[in-house]
Amino acid sequence: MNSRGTRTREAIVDVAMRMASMVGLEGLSIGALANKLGISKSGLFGHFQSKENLQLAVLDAAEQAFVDDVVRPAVQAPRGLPRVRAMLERWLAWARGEGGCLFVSASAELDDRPGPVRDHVVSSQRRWAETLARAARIAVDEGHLVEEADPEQLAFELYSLMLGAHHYYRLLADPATLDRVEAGFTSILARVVRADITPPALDRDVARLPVRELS
Amino acid sequence: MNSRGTRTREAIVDVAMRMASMVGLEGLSIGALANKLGISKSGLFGHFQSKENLQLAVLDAAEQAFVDDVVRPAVQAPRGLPRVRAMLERWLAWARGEGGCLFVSASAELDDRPGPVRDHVVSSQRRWAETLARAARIAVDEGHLVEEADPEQLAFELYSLMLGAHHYYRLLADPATLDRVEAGFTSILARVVRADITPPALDRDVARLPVRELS
DNA sequence: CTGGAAAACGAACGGTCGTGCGCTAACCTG
DNA sequence: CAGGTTAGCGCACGACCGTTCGTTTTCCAG
Repeated sequence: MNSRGTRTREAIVDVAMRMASMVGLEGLSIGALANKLGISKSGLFGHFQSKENLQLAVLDAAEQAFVDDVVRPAVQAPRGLPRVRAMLERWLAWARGEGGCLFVSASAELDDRPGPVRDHVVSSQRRWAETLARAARIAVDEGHLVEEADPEQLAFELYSLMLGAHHYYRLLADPATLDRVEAGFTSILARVVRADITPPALDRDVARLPVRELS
Repeated sequence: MNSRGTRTREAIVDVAMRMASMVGLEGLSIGALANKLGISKSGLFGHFQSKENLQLAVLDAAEQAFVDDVVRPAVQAPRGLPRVRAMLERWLAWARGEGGCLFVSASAELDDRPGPVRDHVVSSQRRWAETLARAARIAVDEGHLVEEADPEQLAFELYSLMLGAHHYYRLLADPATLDRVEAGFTSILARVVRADITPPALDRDVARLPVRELS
Protein backbone atom coordinates (compact mmCIF):
# COMPACT_ATOMS: atom_id res chain seq x y z
CA MET A 1 0.00 0.00 0.00
CA ASN A 2 1.38 3.34 -1.06
CA SER A 3 -1.11 5.57 0.64
CA ARG A 4 -0.49 9.17 1.50
CA GLY A 5 0.55 8.50 5.06
CA THR A 6 3.13 5.95 4.02
CA ARG A 7 4.62 8.29 1.46
CA THR A 8 5.06 11.22 3.80
CA ARG A 9 6.34 8.96 6.52
CA GLU A 10 9.03 7.77 4.16
CA ALA A 11 9.84 11.32 3.16
CA ILE A 12 10.17 12.27 6.81
CA VAL A 13 12.49 9.38 7.62
CA ASP A 14 14.56 10.15 4.56
CA VAL A 15 15.18 13.74 5.58
CA ALA A 16 15.56 12.74 9.22
CA MET A 17 18.32 10.35 8.23
CA ARG A 18 20.29 13.10 6.53
CA MET A 19 19.74 15.41 9.46
CA ALA A 20 20.73 12.81 12.04
CA SER A 21 23.94 12.16 10.14
CA MET A 22 24.98 15.71 10.90
CA VAL A 23 23.53 16.54 14.30
CA GLY A 24 23.34 13.05 15.75
CA LEU A 25 20.36 11.00 16.81
CA GLU A 26 19.83 12.97 20.01
CA GLY A 27 20.37 16.25 18.26
CA LEU A 28 17.54 15.40 15.90
CA SER A 29 14.72 17.79 16.75
CA ILE A 30 11.14 17.33 15.68
CA GLY A 31 10.56 21.05 15.25
CA ALA A 32 13.57 21.59 13.03
CA LEU A 33 12.75 18.48 11.05
CA ALA A 34 9.15 19.57 10.44
CA ASN A 35 10.43 22.98 9.46
CA LYS A 36 12.76 21.58 6.84
CA LEU A 37 9.94 19.46 5.47
CA GLY A 38 7.48 22.35 5.42
CA ILE A 39 4.95 20.57 7.61
CA SER A 40 3.78 21.13 11.15
CA LYS A 41 5.37 19.65 14.21
CA SER A 42 2.22 17.88 15.27
CA GLY A 43 1.55 16.59 11.78
CA LEU A 44 4.97 15.03 11.77
CA PHE A 45 4.65 13.78 15.30
CA GLY A 46 1.48 11.90 14.48
CA HIS A 47 3.41 9.49 12.26
CA PHE A 48 5.57 8.37 15.14
CA GLN A 49 4.17 8.40 18.64
CA SER A 50 7.39 9.46 20.27
CA LYS A 51 10.76 10.82 19.40
CA GLU A 52 12.26 7.47 20.24
CA ASN A 53 10.12 5.81 17.59
CA LEU A 54 11.36 8.33 15.10
CA GLN A 55 14.94 7.53 16.04
CA LEU A 56 14.31 3.83 15.66
CA ALA A 57 12.69 4.41 12.28
CA VAL A 58 15.73 6.40 11.21
CA LEU A 59 18.03 3.60 12.30
CA ASP A 60 15.94 1.06 10.42
CA ALA A 61 16.08 3.14 7.28
CA ALA A 62 19.81 3.74 7.67
CA GLU A 63 20.52 0.07 8.05
CA GLN A 64 18.38 -0.66 5.02
CA ALA A 65 20.33 1.91 3.02
CA PHE A 66 23.60 0.51 4.30
CA VAL A 67 22.65 -2.96 3.16
CA ASP A 68 21.56 -1.64 -0.23
CA ASP A 69 24.62 0.50 -0.85
CA VAL A 70 27.37 -1.41 0.89
CA VAL A 71 26.58 -4.98 1.75
CA ARG A 72 24.58 -6.09 -1.28
CA PRO A 73 26.95 -4.74 -3.95
CA ALA A 74 29.94 -6.11 -2.05
CA VAL A 75 28.43 -9.56 -1.81
CA GLN A 76 28.21 -9.62 -5.58
CA ALA A 77 32.00 -9.50 -5.75
CA PRO A 78 33.71 -12.88 -6.05
CA ARG A 79 34.00 -14.88 -2.86
CA GLY A 80 37.14 -14.44 -0.81
CA LEU A 81 39.53 -11.54 -0.76
CA PRO A 82 37.87 -9.55 -3.55
CA ARG A 83 34.66 -9.49 -1.53
CA VAL A 84 36.45 -8.37 1.61
CA ARG A 85 38.11 -5.65 -0.38
CA ALA A 86 34.79 -4.58 -1.90
CA MET A 87 33.24 -4.27 1.54
CA LEU A 88 35.97 -1.97 2.71
CA GLU A 89 35.76 0.13 -0.45
CA ARG A 90 32.01 0.55 -0.28
CA TRP A 91 32.12 1.27 3.40
CA LEU A 92 34.72 3.91 2.80
CA ALA A 93 32.55 5.49 0.13
CA TRP A 94 29.57 5.40 2.45
CA ALA A 95 31.48 7.03 5.30
CA ARG A 96 32.57 9.86 3.03
CA GLY A 97 28.98 10.71 2.21
CA GLU A 98 27.09 13.67 3.59
CA GLY A 99 27.50 13.86 7.34
CA GLY A 100 29.62 10.74 7.58
CA CYS A 101 28.43 7.41 8.79
CA LEU A 102 25.36 7.78 10.97
CA PHE A 103 26.31 4.63 12.84
CA VAL A 104 29.69 5.97 13.80
CA SER A 105 28.24 9.10 15.39
CA ALA A 106 25.37 7.15 16.91
CA SER A 107 27.80 4.63 18.37
CA ALA A 108 29.89 7.26 20.09
CA GLU A 109 26.77 9.10 21.20
CA LEU A 110 24.99 6.14 22.71
CA ASP A 111 27.77 4.02 24.11
CA ASP A 112 26.79 5.04 27.63
CA ARG A 113 23.06 5.61 27.29
CA PRO A 114 21.03 2.43 27.70
CA GLY A 115 17.68 2.01 26.03
CA PRO A 116 16.04 0.64 22.90
CA VAL A 117 17.86 3.04 20.61
CA ARG A 118 21.24 1.97 21.88
CA ASP A 119 20.17 -1.68 21.65
CA HIS A 120 19.23 -1.16 18.04
CA VAL A 121 22.60 0.38 17.22
CA VAL A 122 24.47 -2.34 19.06
CA SER A 123 22.71 -5.18 17.30
CA SER A 124 23.09 -3.64 13.87
CA GLN A 125 26.78 -3.00 14.46
CA ARG A 126 27.22 -6.54 15.69
CA ARG A 127 25.52 -7.82 12.57
CA TRP A 128 27.88 -5.79 10.44
CA ALA A 129 30.94 -7.05 12.31
CA GLU A 130 29.67 -10.59 11.79
CA THR A 131 29.16 -9.93 8.10
CA LEU A 132 32.75 -8.78 7.87
CA ALA A 133 33.95 -11.82 9.77
CA ARG A 134 31.92 -14.11 7.53
CA ALA A 135 33.52 -12.62 4.44
CA ALA A 136 36.92 -13.17 6.03
CA ARG A 137 36.05 -16.76 6.85
CA ILE A 138 35.09 -17.36 3.26
CA ALA A 139 38.45 -15.96 2.23
CA VAL A 140 40.04 -18.63 4.38
CA ASP A 141 37.83 -21.32 2.88
CA GLU A 142 38.67 -20.17 -0.61
CA GLY A 143 42.34 -20.56 0.20
CA HIS A 144 43.12 -16.88 -0.05
CA LEU A 145 44.09 -16.60 3.60
CA VAL A 146 46.13 -18.99 5.72
CA GLU A 147 44.27 -21.49 7.85
CA GLU A 148 45.34 -19.87 11.13
CA ALA A 149 43.81 -16.54 10.18
CA ASP A 150 41.17 -15.50 12.72
CA PRO A 151 38.13 -14.08 10.90
CA GLU A 152 36.85 -12.21 13.94
CA GLN A 153 40.24 -10.64 14.50
CA LEU A 154 40.34 -9.62 10.85
CA ALA A 155 36.90 -8.06 11.19
CA PHE A 156 38.04 -6.15 14.26
CA GLU A 157 41.08 -4.80 12.46
CA LEU A 158 39.10 -3.78 9.38
CA TYR A 159 36.48 -2.19 11.59
CA SER A 160 39.17 -0.26 13.42
CA LEU A 161 40.72 0.84 10.18
CA MET A 162 37.42 2.31 9.06
CA LEU A 163 36.92 4.16 12.33
CA GLY A 164 40.39 5.60 11.96
CA ALA A 165 39.58 6.64 8.42
CA HIS A 166 36.39 8.32 9.59
CA HIS A 167 38.28 10.34 12.19
CA TYR A 168 41.19 11.26 10.00
CA TYR A 169 38.97 12.22 7.10
CA ARG A 170 36.09 13.96 8.83
CA LEU A 171 37.68 15.43 11.92
CA LEU A 172 41.34 15.96 11.15
CA ALA A 173 40.63 16.49 7.43
CA ASP A 174 43.87 14.72 6.63
CA PRO A 175 44.26 14.61 2.83
CA ALA A 176 46.39 11.47 3.08
CA THR A 177 43.58 9.46 4.66
CA LEU A 178 42.98 7.29 1.62
CA ASP A 179 46.67 6.42 1.43
CA ARG A 180 46.66 5.59 5.12
CA VAL A 181 43.70 3.26 4.74
CA GLU A 182 45.24 1.59 1.74
CA ALA A 183 48.52 1.00 3.54
CA GLY A 184 46.65 -0.20 6.60
CA PHE A 185 44.65 -2.65 4.54
CA THR A 186 47.83 -3.98 3.00
CA SER A 187 49.42 -4.26 6.41
CA ILE A 188 46.48 -6.16 7.85
CA LEU A 189 46.40 -8.60 4.99
CA ALA A 190 50.15 -9.09 4.91
CA ARG A 191 50.21 -11.46 7.83
CA VAL A 192 47.29 -13.62 6.80
CA VAL A 193 47.35 -13.81 3.02
CA ARG A 194 48.66 -17.05 1.52
CA ALA A 195 52.11 -16.84 -0.04
CA ASP A 196 50.86 -17.75 -3.51
CA ILE A 197 48.21 -15.02 -3.52
CA THR A 198 48.80 -11.38 -4.39
CA PRO A 199 46.71 -9.31 -2.03
CA PRO A 200 44.31 -6.94 -3.79
CA ALA A 201 44.76 -3.19 -3.53
CA LEU A 202 41.84 -0.90 -2.85
CA ASP A 203 40.01 0.47 -5.86
CA ARG A 204 40.31 4.19 -5.37
CA ASP A 205 37.58 5.05 -7.81
CA VAL A 206 35.05 3.15 -5.77
CA ALA A 207 36.28 4.49 -2.47
CA ARG A 208 36.63 8.03 -3.69
CA LEU A 209 33.08 8.98 -4.56
CA PRO A 210 30.21 8.59 -2.17
CA VAL A 211 27.74 5.93 -3.17
CA ARG A 212 24.93 8.23 -2.17
CA GLU A 213 24.78 11.66 -0.76
CA LEU A 214 23.81 10.50 2.69
CA SER A 215 25.41 8.96 5.68
CA MET B 1 46.35 32.20 44.00
CA ASN B 2 44.01 29.65 45.47
CA SER B 3 41.08 31.91 46.17
CA ARG B 4 37.53 30.70 46.57
CA GLY B 5 36.54 31.43 42.98
CA THR B 6 39.43 29.44 41.60
CA ARG B 7 38.67 26.48 43.79
CA THR B 8 35.00 26.21 42.88
CA ARG B 9 35.78 26.80 39.24
CA GLU B 10 38.11 23.82 39.33
CA ALA B 11 35.50 21.75 41.10
CA ILE B 12 32.95 22.66 38.44
CA VAL B 13 35.25 21.74 35.57
CA ASP B 14 36.12 18.50 37.27
CA VAL B 15 32.52 17.38 37.58
CA ALA B 16 31.71 18.77 34.14
CA MET B 17 34.45 16.61 32.68
CA ARG B 18 32.94 13.46 34.14
CA MET B 19 29.50 14.49 32.99
CA ALA B 20 30.62 15.37 29.47
CA SER B 21 32.27 11.97 29.17
CA MET B 22 28.86 10.41 29.46
CA VAL B 23 26.43 12.80 27.82
CA GLY B 24 28.81 14.49 25.39
CA LEU B 25 29.94 18.07 25.20
CA GLU B 26 26.67 19.29 23.71
CA GLY B 27 24.63 17.24 26.10
CA LEU B 28 26.33 18.99 28.99
CA SER B 29 23.65 21.15 30.60
CA ILE B 30 24.37 23.98 32.99
CA GLY B 31 21.28 23.33 35.05
CA ALA B 32 22.00 19.66 35.56
CA LEU B 33 25.62 20.40 36.29
CA ALA B 34 24.75 23.00 38.92
CA ASN B 35 22.29 20.58 40.40
CA LYS B 36 24.88 17.85 40.79
CA LEU B 37 27.24 20.33 42.41
CA GLY B 38 24.60 21.67 44.76
CA ILE B 39 25.00 25.23 43.58
CA SER B 40 22.79 27.57 41.61
CA LYS B 41 22.72 27.81 37.82
CA SER B 42 23.60 31.48 37.84
CA GLY B 43 26.37 31.02 40.36
CA LEU B 44 27.91 28.41 38.12
CA PHE B 45 27.34 30.46 35.01
CA GLY B 46 29.21 33.41 36.45
CA HIS B 47 32.47 31.50 36.32
CA PHE B 48 32.24 31.07 32.57
CA GLN B 49 30.46 33.68 30.52
CA SER B 50 28.92 31.24 28.09
CA LYS B 51 28.32 27.57 27.70
CA GLU B 52 30.94 27.48 24.99
CA ASN B 53 33.54 28.78 27.45
CA LEU B 54 32.58 26.02 29.80
CA GLN B 55 33.04 23.45 27.05
CA LEU B 56 36.43 24.87 26.20
CA ALA B 57 37.42 24.80 29.86
CA VAL B 58 36.36 21.16 30.03
CA LEU B 59 38.45 20.34 26.98
CA ASP B 60 41.44 22.12 28.45
CA ALA B 61 41.09 20.19 31.68
CA ALA B 62 40.61 16.90 29.83
CA GLU B 63 43.72 17.43 27.77
CA GLN B 64 45.65 18.32 30.90
CA ALA B 65 44.47 15.12 32.55
CA PHE B 66 45.29 13.12 29.44
CA VAL B 67 48.81 14.47 29.43
CA ASP B 68 49.19 13.72 33.13
CA ASP B 69 47.78 10.22 33.02
CA VAL B 70 48.83 9.00 29.60
CA VAL B 71 51.51 11.03 27.90
CA ARG B 72 53.79 11.90 30.78
CA PRO B 73 54.02 8.40 32.31
CA ALA B 74 54.51 6.90 28.85
CA VAL B 75 57.33 9.26 28.04
CA GLN B 76 59.16 7.98 31.09
CA ALA B 77 59.35 4.57 29.46
CA PRO B 78 62.58 3.85 27.58
CA ARG B 79 62.87 5.42 24.13
CA GLY B 80 61.68 3.34 21.21
CA LEU B 81 59.25 0.47 21.17
CA PRO B 82 58.71 0.29 24.94
CA ARG B 83 57.54 3.87 24.89
CA VAL B 84 55.15 3.25 22.00
CA ARG B 85 53.80 0.28 23.85
CA ALA B 86 53.39 2.29 27.03
CA MET B 87 51.40 4.92 25.17
CA LEU B 88 48.97 2.34 23.87
CA GLU B 89 48.61 0.72 27.27
CA ARG B 90 47.95 3.96 29.07
CA TRP B 91 45.55 5.11 26.40
CA LEU B 92 43.68 1.86 26.69
CA ALA B 93 43.43 2.27 30.44
CA TRP B 94 42.24 5.84 29.99
CA ALA B 95 39.58 4.85 27.46
CA ARG B 96 38.21 2.23 29.83
CA GLY B 97 37.63 4.82 32.51
CA GLU B 98 34.27 6.24 33.45
CA GLY B 99 32.39 7.36 30.39
CA GLY B 100 35.14 6.38 27.99
CA CYS B 101 37.41 8.79 26.27
CA LEU B 102 35.84 12.23 26.17
CA PHE B 103 37.78 13.01 23.02
CA VAL B 104 36.34 10.06 21.15
CA SER B 105 32.77 11.11 21.81
CA ALA B 106 33.59 14.76 21.22
CA SER B 107 35.25 13.90 17.92
CA ALA B 108 32.25 12.03 16.60
CA GLU B 109 29.92 14.69 17.95
CA LEU B 110 31.69 17.64 16.45
CA ASP B 111 33.06 16.33 13.19
CA ASP B 112 30.44 18.31 11.29
CA ARG B 113 29.88 21.29 13.57
CA PRO B 114 32.38 24.09 12.95
CA GLY B 115 33.34 26.50 15.69
CA PRO B 116 35.92 27.09 18.41
CA VAL B 117 35.00 23.93 20.29
CA ARG B 118 35.56 21.77 17.26
CA ASP B 119 38.80 23.60 16.52
CA HIS B 120 39.98 22.85 20.02
CA VAL B 121 39.22 19.16 19.67
CA VAL B 122 40.86 18.98 16.26
CA SER B 123 44.08 20.59 17.37
CA SER B 124 44.36 18.51 20.50
CA GLN B 125 43.76 15.33 18.54
CA ARG B 126 46.32 16.39 15.99
CA ARG B 127 48.83 16.99 18.75
CA TRP B 128 48.18 13.53 20.10
CA ALA B 129 48.60 11.92 16.68
CA GLU B 130 51.87 13.78 16.32
CA THR B 131 53.01 12.61 19.73
CA LEU B 132 52.33 9.05 18.66
CA ALA B 133 54.18 9.58 15.40
CA ARG B 134 57.13 11.13 17.23
CA ALA B 135 57.36 8.09 19.48
CA ALA B 136 57.31 5.86 16.42
CA ARG B 137 60.01 7.94 14.78
CA ILE B 138 62.19 7.53 17.85
CA ALA B 139 61.66 3.79 17.60
CA VAL B 140 63.09 3.97 14.10
CA ASP B 141 66.03 6.05 15.27
CA GLU B 142 66.72 3.63 18.08
CA GLY B 143 66.92 0.83 15.55
CA HIS B 144 63.83 -0.96 16.81
CA LEU B 145 61.93 -0.44 13.59
CA VAL B 146 63.14 -0.76 10.02
CA GLU B 147 64.23 2.40 8.23
CA GLU B 148 61.31 2.31 5.77
CA ALA B 149 58.74 2.38 8.54
CA ASP B 150 56.44 5.41 8.20
CA PRO B 151 55.87 6.96 11.64
CA GLU B 152 52.72 8.79 10.58
CA GLN B 153 51.29 5.60 9.15
CA LEU B 154 52.11 3.79 12.38
CA ALA B 155 50.38 6.54 14.34
CA PHE B 156 47.31 6.21 12.14
CA GLU B 157 47.16 2.47 12.64
CA LEU B 158 47.60 2.71 16.40
CA TYR B 159 44.99 5.45 16.54
CA SER B 160 42.60 3.28 14.55
CA LEU B 161 43.26 0.34 16.80
CA MET B 162 42.29 2.40 19.82
CA LEU B 163 39.09 3.61 18.21
CA GLY B 164 38.23 0.03 17.41
CA ALA B 165 38.94 -0.93 21.00
CA HIS B 166 36.71 1.86 22.24
CA HIS B 167 33.82 0.67 20.09
CA TYR B 168 34.24 -3.00 20.80
CA TYR B 169 34.62 -2.45 24.51
CA ARG B 170 32.11 0.29 25.20
CA LEU B 171 29.44 -0.29 22.58
CA LEU B 172 29.55 -3.96 21.67
CA ALA B 173 30.81 -4.92 25.14
CA ASP B 174 32.94 -7.62 23.56
CA PRO B 175 34.87 -9.39 26.33
CA ALA B 176 37.62 -10.33 23.89
CA THR B 177 38.48 -6.70 23.19
CA LEU B 178 41.79 -6.77 25.02
CA ASP B 179 42.88 -9.85 23.09
CA ARG B 180 41.87 -8.15 19.86
CA VAL B 181 43.91 -5.07 20.64
CA GLU B 182 46.88 -7.15 21.63
CA ALA B 183 46.75 -9.15 18.43
CA GLY B 184 46.25 -5.99 16.42
CA PHE B 185 49.25 -4.37 18.04
CA THR B 186 51.35 -7.40 17.23
CA SER B 187 50.07 -7.39 13.69
CA ILE B 188 50.87 -3.72 13.19
CA LEU B 189 54.37 -4.12 14.52
CA ALA B 190 55.06 -7.31 12.62
CA ARG B 191 55.78 -5.57 9.37
CA VAL B 192 57.99 -2.79 10.70
CA VAL B 193 59.94 -4.27 13.57
CA ARG B 194 63.56 -5.13 12.88
CA ALA B 195 64.31 -8.82 12.58
CA ASP B 196 66.68 -8.85 15.53
CA ILE B 197 64.16 -7.28 17.87
CA THR B 198 61.40 -9.13 19.70
CA PRO B 199 58.32 -6.93 19.62
CA PRO B 200 56.93 -6.18 23.08
CA ALA B 201 53.54 -7.48 24.13
CA LEU B 202 51.03 -5.27 25.88
CA ASP B 203 51.13 -5.24 29.64
CA ARG B 204 47.65 -6.30 30.58
CA ASP B 205 47.88 -5.13 34.14
CA VAL B 206 48.43 -1.60 32.99
CA ALA B 207 45.78 -1.73 30.31
CA ARG B 208 43.26 -3.47 32.49
CA LEU B 209 42.62 -0.98 35.23
CA PRO B 210 41.66 2.61 34.55
CA VAL B 211 44.34 5.09 35.49
CA ARG B 212 41.67 7.32 36.97
CA GLU B 213 37.99 7.07 37.26
CA LEU B 214 37.33 9.61 34.57
CA SER B 215 37.39 9.80 30.83
C1' DC C 1 36.25 45.39 62.99
C1' DT C 2 34.82 47.48 58.92
C1' DG C 3 34.26 48.39 54.01
C1' DG C 4 34.67 47.14 49.52
C1' DA C 5 35.29 43.28 46.29
C1' DA C 6 34.11 38.76 44.88
C1' DA C 7 30.99 34.98 44.80
C1' DA C 8 26.66 32.81 45.13
C1' DC C 9 21.82 33.36 44.94
C1' DG C 10 16.69 33.56 43.29
C1' DA C 11 13.78 34.96 39.92
C1' DA C 12 12.81 35.78 35.45
C1' DC C 13 13.55 36.24 30.36
C1' DG C 14 12.74 34.45 25.58
C1' DG C 15 13.33 30.05 23.25
C1' DT C 16 12.98 25.37 22.04
C1' DC C 17 12.06 20.88 23.44
C1' DG C 18 8.69 16.67 23.16
C1' DT C 19 3.96 15.82 23.54
C1' DG C 20 -1.34 16.10 23.58
C1' DC C 21 -5.86 17.76 21.94
C1' DG C 22 -9.50 19.14 19.02
C1' DC C 23 -10.66 20.55 14.51
C1' DT C 24 -10.43 20.93 9.57
C1' DA C 25 -9.17 19.20 5.15
C1' DA C 26 -7.77 15.67 2.22
C1' DC C 27 -8.13 11.16 0.74
C1' DC C 28 -10.17 6.73 -0.65
C1' DT C 29 -13.68 3.08 -0.53
C1' DG C 30 -18.21 1.65 -1.65
C1' DC D 1 -20.86 11.37 -5.22
C1' DA D 2 -21.39 10.40 -0.09
C1' DG D 3 -19.26 9.04 4.30
C1' DG D 4 -16.07 7.47 7.02
C1' DT D 5 -11.21 7.16 7.69
C1' DT D 6 -6.97 9.32 8.04
C1' DA D 7 -3.56 12.97 7.55
C1' DG D 8 -2.40 17.44 8.71
C1' DC D 9 -2.99 21.78 11.22
C1' DG D 10 -2.99 25.35 15.10
C1' DC D 11 -2.57 25.89 19.60
C1' DA D 12 -1.11 25.11 24.09
C1' DC D 13 1.07 22.53 27.90
C1' DG D 14 4.97 21.93 31.12
C1' DA D 15 9.76 21.32 31.27
C1' DC D 16 14.22 22.67 30.48
C1' DC D 17 17.57 25.42 27.87
C1' DG D 18 21.31 29.33 28.10
C1' DT D 19 21.49 33.83 29.74
C1' DT D 20 20.74 38.28 32.47
C1' DC D 21 19.99 41.05 36.50
C1' DG D 22 19.65 42.77 41.00
C1' DT D 23 20.25 41.26 45.58
C1' DT D 24 22.36 38.92 49.29
C1' DT D 25 25.94 36.48 51.33
C1' DT D 26 30.76 35.44 51.95
C1' DC D 27 35.36 36.57 51.92
C1' DC D 28 39.52 39.14 52.89
C1' DA D 29 42.52 43.38 53.18
C1' DG D 30 43.24 47.66 55.69
